[in-house]
Amino acid sequence: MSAIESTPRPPAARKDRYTISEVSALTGLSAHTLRWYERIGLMPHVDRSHTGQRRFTDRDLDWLAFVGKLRLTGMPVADMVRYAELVREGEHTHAERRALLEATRRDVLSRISELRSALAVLDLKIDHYGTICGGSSS
Amino acid sequence: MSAIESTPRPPAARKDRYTISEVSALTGLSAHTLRWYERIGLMPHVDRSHTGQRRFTDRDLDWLAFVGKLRLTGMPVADMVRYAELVREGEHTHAERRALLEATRRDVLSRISELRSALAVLDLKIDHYGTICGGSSS
DNA sequence: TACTTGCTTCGAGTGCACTCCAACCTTTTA
DNA sequence: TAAAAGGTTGGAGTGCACTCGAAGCAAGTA
Repeated sequence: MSAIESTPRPPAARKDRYTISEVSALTGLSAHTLRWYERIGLMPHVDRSHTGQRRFTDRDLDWLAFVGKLRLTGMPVADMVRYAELVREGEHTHAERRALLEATRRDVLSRISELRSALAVLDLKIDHYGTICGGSSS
Repeated sequence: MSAIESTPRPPAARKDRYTISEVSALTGLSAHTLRWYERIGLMPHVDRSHTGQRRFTDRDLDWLAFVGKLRLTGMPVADMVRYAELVREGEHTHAERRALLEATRRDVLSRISELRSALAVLDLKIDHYGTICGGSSS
């Protein structure tokens, strides 16, 4: 249930073999969602124990933290999957990865300015309720 | 009348009797969506012509512009409907309306800071691709 | 008159991002 | 040994915000 981690776990806490419920607790994502991420190709291949259970690594956790950031940007899951594919394909995809990230960056910037303009309207309205306290239009 | 709209139509263009397709063109919302807004109670009662067709007023357009701003904030439609109900119920709901708007304001502020923190990670990553151009982890 | 455009209604369909279910297996605790 | 806790799978279900389709009526144009 904790928020998606942005700061790296301290080295002492790194143990490199996490069950799905541990990862769920660390990331705030449900076990269902973690399995779903793997199914749709948003996770690199996850290790398994001798009984077939998932064993996530610190690397997986880092990836998940980054994916969490992408998710916060509002990037569609399909685009995140595309990015993950590019990572799997190797170094020759750097240019495309960078382009994807830059497009996302532009989206974030424009979303921020949308929010700011909405905020200005909200403030005006709140101010109106605070001072005039009359009028029925909206 | 409320002055809240993002792009005020010039006074000369105000004619106070708009068909649904005119409103659709002016707001960018589809006719389907406009009817849906009315059905779910997100619009105040809309006038009808003698043949039963909707005739929107400038007031309606102002309301729609405001709703558009609320939508940009990411406010759920159910909350917007609640706000619309409060407006219909009259002046004694000012305090609750204000509270709703203030809660939305807080959400917007925290969304903006989420976006900013995601942006910082994005910038770091883009920088990484720009300078190091190596490494396979993410 | 025939056609086109635009309106009405209700209800069903879409796309996204999960979210949950059912049936089953393995490991740990009492 | 029995029960509880936690894991596996594929596929179905959910909630949101639209989005569209079908059938039908009314006004305007060739």
